[in-house]
Amino acid sequence: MIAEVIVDVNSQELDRIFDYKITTQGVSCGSRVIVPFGNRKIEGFVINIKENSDFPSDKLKSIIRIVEEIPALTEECLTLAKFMKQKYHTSMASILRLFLPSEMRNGKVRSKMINFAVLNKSIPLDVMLSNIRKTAENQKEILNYLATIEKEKTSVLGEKYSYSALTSLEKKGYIEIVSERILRSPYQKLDATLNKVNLTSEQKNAVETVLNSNKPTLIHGVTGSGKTEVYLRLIEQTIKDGKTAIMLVPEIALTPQMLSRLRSRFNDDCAILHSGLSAGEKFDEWWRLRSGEAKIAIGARSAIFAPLTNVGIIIIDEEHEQSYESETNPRYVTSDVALKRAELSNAKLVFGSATPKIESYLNAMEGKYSLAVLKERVNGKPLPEVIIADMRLEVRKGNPSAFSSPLKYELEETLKNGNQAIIFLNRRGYSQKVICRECGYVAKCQHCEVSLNYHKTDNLLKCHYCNTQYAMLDGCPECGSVNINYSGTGTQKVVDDLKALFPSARILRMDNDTTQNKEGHYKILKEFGDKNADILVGTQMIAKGHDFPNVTLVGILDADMSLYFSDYRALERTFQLVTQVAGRSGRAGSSGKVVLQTYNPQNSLLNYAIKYDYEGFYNREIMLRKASHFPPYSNILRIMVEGEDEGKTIETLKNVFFASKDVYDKYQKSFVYFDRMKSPVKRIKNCYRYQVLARITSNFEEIENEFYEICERYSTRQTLAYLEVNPSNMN
DNA sequence: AGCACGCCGACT
DNA sequence: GTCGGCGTGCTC
Repeated sequence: MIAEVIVDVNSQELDRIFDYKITTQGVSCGSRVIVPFGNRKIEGFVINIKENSDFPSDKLKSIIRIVEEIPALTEECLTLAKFMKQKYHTSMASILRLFLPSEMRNGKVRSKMINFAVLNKSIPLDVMLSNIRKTAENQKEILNYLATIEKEKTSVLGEKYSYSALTSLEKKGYIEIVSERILRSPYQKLDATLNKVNLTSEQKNAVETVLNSNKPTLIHGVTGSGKTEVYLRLIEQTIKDGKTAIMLVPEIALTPQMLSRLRSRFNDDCAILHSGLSAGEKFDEWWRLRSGEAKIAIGARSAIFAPLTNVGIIIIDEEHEQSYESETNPRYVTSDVALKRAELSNAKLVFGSATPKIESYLNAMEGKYSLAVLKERVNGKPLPEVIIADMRLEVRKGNPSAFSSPLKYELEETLKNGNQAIIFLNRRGYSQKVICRECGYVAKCQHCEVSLNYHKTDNLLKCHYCNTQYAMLDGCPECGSVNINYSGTGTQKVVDDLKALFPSARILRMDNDTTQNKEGHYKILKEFGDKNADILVGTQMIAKGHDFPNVTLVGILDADMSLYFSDYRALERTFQLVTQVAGRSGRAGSSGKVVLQTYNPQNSLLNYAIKYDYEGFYNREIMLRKASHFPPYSNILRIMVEGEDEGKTIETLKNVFFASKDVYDKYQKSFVYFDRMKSPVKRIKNCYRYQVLARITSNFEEIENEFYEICERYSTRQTLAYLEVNPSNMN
């Protein structure tokens, strides 16, 4: 027999099937195997088994051994992988890697085995006892003890009696030492079991909609409307029906509270796939799912690849989150994969959000998805009042600070009443730029074409693209002037300014810099939740998850910031952000307030946001997208060309451009835009970046495939060309 | 991707 | 004379 093997090496050139003879037992479809490859031995995946090979049989080599007894990949996984290969044109090896915890590759982690002693039941106990010398008390006691229980760890017996007694008993054949896989459990002890709450009629209706629908369902529920409870009911029902479930949440929402909530409802039935687990824990959780021991997989986007069979439901919570789109190598979109996986196993698919993606809502409007709406907050509290602060007025009044007078006033009130406030600013560091006032010099990164951000806390200049750190300037390196200006406020400066304004307030900061260590997020959120601080200043990451009952004020310092990005999704993102951040205020206690600072108070987007009018926003946005030929009424294709050598990169860009120009000529009517240029960030991590950008309204698949082929054809060892479809990051 | 093979410069 | 630079080619 012959096995078709994909070698676990991520390279365009090796992205094909290699045939190997099967001469060992246990090789089946989906098995991971060790194979001889050139003059080395590497891991591979068996993706098919056949009778004969077209490859000359004298050159065929044999599989050395299998890695695990049970095939790591199921039939369904392989089908899903083949679908992704087709759709995303990436190497099969890089796709298959998604299906296992990375730590499992190259034998880095194995099952943790523990030895147990078991009594040999074929010999009567009294026979054994009588055959043991009188003086060997330990051996007798071990036998007597084992007779009362099924098995015991050798480590326990060895400690209590003696290891030599154990070995002599084993030699006599009276006991057997067996190895068993034991699990490294990532769970802390369980919280008290949560009482099931009664569902509101809206929640009941949402559950019914999902169960009765043969299409995916979009649950559009305002913040605090109890979507999670709906998910839990759905999972419960699925398990009752003898099926399994996958629940995806944004990485940031995988908090201990969230997990204990699931654990208290489903106990050992659920397994957590989470980057915060240790390698061993991840491995064990994965195997619990693979072996059928656990039936519910919960995790960030990669949990869509959970090794489950018979999946009955897939839930994608906060479906609008950008983290559901992979930004590296296999650039998959989680919803694409989920749709396929749901189709393969005939599972229900649920998307949930307070601010659905425009594309998703359009699908619901067009009847491709069912729609369930949750309008009421479970606690009955109204959404917070939004106050718009006109920053142009502040400037005119001569207020140069980052805080408008309404925000200052509300902050004072909040602190006076002993409540908490959240201040949101989507920019970390102290200042965004360091500029010489004399000659205009701007400090830039040596490896990237971007200006450096000043971080006052460690008095360093940092590149936010490659993380290189530089010593702070003593003076301008160009003209020697010491007259240095900081422009663009970041979270660190906000904290400083707040300290000056409210000297007695306790302030916490949460951004990429303060959450570097493991569980950093959780620690800060817990600090704040425990009322050990009055004000929390942070970026994006404070916008989601977490209920802080004592927060009565949310300040959004610069609601315009993301409005001016050249990205077609900027408006949508801003709307989502404002809504999410505002949702942090007044969740349980007294109704809250939101102060939204803007230089564009008349902007219609903000007016929808302050009224929490998603439909209004959607109707306007979808009209704009249609009129201007942007997704979902077109697709944006971007071919990125990257390389360290600028000349060679431009050379490859030229090849790519002329080849795609032929495609453009062929399908001219489908294109609403086509050009080549430098990327907005011209260089990142020493790589020059050029691009071909196109927007097309028809013949999408044909053009996409031709573009993929162009990338493959013109990529070289020094210059990489790859295609992005509707990229969410246009740097 | 790795690793061997192979062909030219500069060095104990 | 040799050591080692990295261009080229191959892996069932």
